[in-house]
Amino acid sequence: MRTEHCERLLEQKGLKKTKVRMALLQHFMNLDYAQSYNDVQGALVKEVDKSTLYRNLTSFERAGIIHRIDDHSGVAKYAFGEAPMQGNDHAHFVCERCETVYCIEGLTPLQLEVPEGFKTNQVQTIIRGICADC
Amino acid sequence: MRTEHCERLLEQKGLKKTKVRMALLQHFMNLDYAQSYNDVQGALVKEVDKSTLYRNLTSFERAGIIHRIDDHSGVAKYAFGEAPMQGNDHAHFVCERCETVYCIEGLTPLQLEVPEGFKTNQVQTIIRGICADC
DNA sequence: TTACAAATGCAACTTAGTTGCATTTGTGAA
DNA sequence: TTCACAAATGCAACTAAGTTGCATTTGTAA
Repeated sequence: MRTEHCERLLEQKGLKKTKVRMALLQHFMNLDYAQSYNDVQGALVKEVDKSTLYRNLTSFERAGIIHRIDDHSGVAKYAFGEAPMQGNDHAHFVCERCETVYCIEGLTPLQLEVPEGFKTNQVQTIIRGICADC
Repeated sequence: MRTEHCERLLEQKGLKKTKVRMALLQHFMNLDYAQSYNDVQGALVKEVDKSTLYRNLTSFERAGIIHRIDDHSGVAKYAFGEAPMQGNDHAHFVCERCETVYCIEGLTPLQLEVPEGFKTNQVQTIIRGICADC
């Protein structure tokens, strides 16, 4: 079922069904927190080439399967699901103890005042603190 | 006057008064937007060594003279003044046209709900949009 | 004015990510 | 089924940001 779900998703997004992509997709679907290149590489059964993996992360991101998160750690992380956008209330929570990055949904929209002449398109929020597991 | 101001600030923070630091400090004091390593290097009259510049950016940051901003561009930027902290309402505005990063002060504190068991320590906000100059 | 810690400059290194190119693989049509 | 072609993969080489070790220089306080 899970495998078929992945296949359908790839097809639907116009991406070829390859071994790497299937493994990658299954990996992301099983997690509710964000993963760096290294996390993903380490989790895959078979080592996959660096450029291939990076290229697939980018393809998945463009297809809206995963979204990139910058948690200020210096390395990009990715999590399953569409990117937070205007009107899409979504923030990221970074645990200061275990470094895990979670997507937080359903926040009340932010009301931020910006100076005269500035126009807000999007608000990105990173919350730092301690997660439920720590 | 400006020079004396810089000298006083360095002394007050327990940092030796060197040519590089004076130039760096004057540069930051004259700007109301953030600067990357490359921006700073390009603005200095005399090229200064990479490691020296990075080390000084770090010292200034530790001393609270400047603060580091991650605008998700992949390179760290620094702006004059203390870092935003808990209770210090301060966000960063990134212009999507000119890429300039501004510090926005005096925002109303954010009320964010996090899931059960999560504890918020700090909220970092990046606002994307179009700045007054664009 | 000198002594010492701290700052600088240089070179070498690290880490994340990218690019060009040859080879392989998936898919759709014959 | 197999063929054909685009797209995906793997490899190697590269880039860019930032760091580190170490020898030399400089600022400061005695």
